[in-house]
Amino acid sequence: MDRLGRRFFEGDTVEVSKKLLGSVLVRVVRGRRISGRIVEIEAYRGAEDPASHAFRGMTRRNRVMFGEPGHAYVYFTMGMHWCLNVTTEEPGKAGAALIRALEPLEGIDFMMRLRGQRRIEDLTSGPAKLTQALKIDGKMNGEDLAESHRLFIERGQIVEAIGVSSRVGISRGAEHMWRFFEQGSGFVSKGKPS
DNA sequence: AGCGGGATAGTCT
DNA sequence: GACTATCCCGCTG
Repeated sequence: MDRLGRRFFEGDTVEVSKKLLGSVLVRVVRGRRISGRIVEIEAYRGAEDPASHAFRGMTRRNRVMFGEPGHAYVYFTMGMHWCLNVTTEEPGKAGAALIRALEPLEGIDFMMRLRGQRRIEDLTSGPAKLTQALKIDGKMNGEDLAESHRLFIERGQIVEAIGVSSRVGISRGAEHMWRFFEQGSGFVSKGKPS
């Protein structure tokens, strides 16, 4: 209930990323809800952000970053992993928020099976871990989170203490403090910021 | 607890 | 032909 609509995503990428902390990412598989609260996220802007996939303009891979806000941008990386972003900004302007970690809420047994892990802290504490746990891959690229019945975001519990750092695993654009996370959460990724 | 390396393939130069 | 918006395992101490 209380799903986030188009308006929520249509704004400055950094602001939308911060607002997204504490929201609940919901995946529905065969009628079952698999969900987690967003506890870590990063902002990737467009032409002015050298760390962004959209930095050098539109390509086949990054085109959904240039489209309507509130869509899933799912990309393949490191030869074996999928990462989930939510598109931001007005149509025509690139931007996306990379969801990096969740606090598991519903469907924990399902996540354990898909991940082959039994510690709750190991299920969704990283961008590629959470896509595996929620059964998200390239087929979900372009999914409209404002309309979809299998992937969407709901309003959640506010994050009181927001931590800020540079983004993980990038070289250019490292001066920007565009990673946001819940301080003290045991579900944040272990990756080191640059 | 922290570091180092290997797996593995799409994307862009 | 180089470069990843990563993860996991094995080693060290």
